Amino acid sequence: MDKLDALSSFAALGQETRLDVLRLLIKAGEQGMSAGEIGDHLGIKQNTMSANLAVLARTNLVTNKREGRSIRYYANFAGIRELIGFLMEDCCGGTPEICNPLLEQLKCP
Amino acid sequence: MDKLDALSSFAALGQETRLDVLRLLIKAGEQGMSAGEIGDHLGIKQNTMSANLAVLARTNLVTNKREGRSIRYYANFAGIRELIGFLMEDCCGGTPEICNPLLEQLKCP
DNA sequence: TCCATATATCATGAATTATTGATATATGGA
DNA sequence: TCCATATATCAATAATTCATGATATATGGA
Repeated sequence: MDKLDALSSFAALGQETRLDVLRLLIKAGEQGMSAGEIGDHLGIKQNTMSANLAVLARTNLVTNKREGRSIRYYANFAGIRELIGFLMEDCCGGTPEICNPLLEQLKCP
Repeated sequence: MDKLDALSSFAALGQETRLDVLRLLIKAGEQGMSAGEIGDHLGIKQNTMSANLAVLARTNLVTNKREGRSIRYYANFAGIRELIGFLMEDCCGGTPEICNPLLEQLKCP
């Protein structure tokens, strides 16, 4: 995870459809969703969806895998962690007493 | 933190100068940095810096405070936490067994 | 009040990004 | 091989974003 990776990840998430897609994939968990299912769910035209999935797929936030005629997309939890870690990197170096409680509060109940 | 807040935060971080600024402010911690110091440190022209700081200041990721002739900027750790939380929200609902270890790994050593 | 410093705003042009209709490619099945 | 389905690519336009020179505003001090 270098700065360029982080930049393209953040830029990818700065667009509504793509943010929706990642959240959908996070919710879908390890079973993922096909490109078509994602597009249907969000009501996005086929070629627009394809272009936006391509942007996400160039980041480390999602992975995909062809399955017959479909392509299945998955949230890449390790990649998401790396992105958050990149953002917090300098925090640990400087003020871990602020950062660790911050992560503690994020935990699922 | 609604979706529009998250979108503008991610979009703000999808640009090199602004990502650099936030990381710098995270490193600077609670003492923050003035607009001029930030610009000097990153080698960015005054008006460009001002415009980019304005974009960041419209998000919940930084705060600022006038101090005499300068304006001092600070990382808003609570806002950063909310942004990460927004992204992970559906994860807790769906697959906390993936998400909690993810947050654990992020902790500062 | 006048000046210097710190930051913001305006107007413009360049660059990038987003959407879309049309079409192409890839896969599986008959 | 032919057809249907799933996704990708192309070309064009519209919309947005970016950086910048010039200028304006705000603050503090003499």
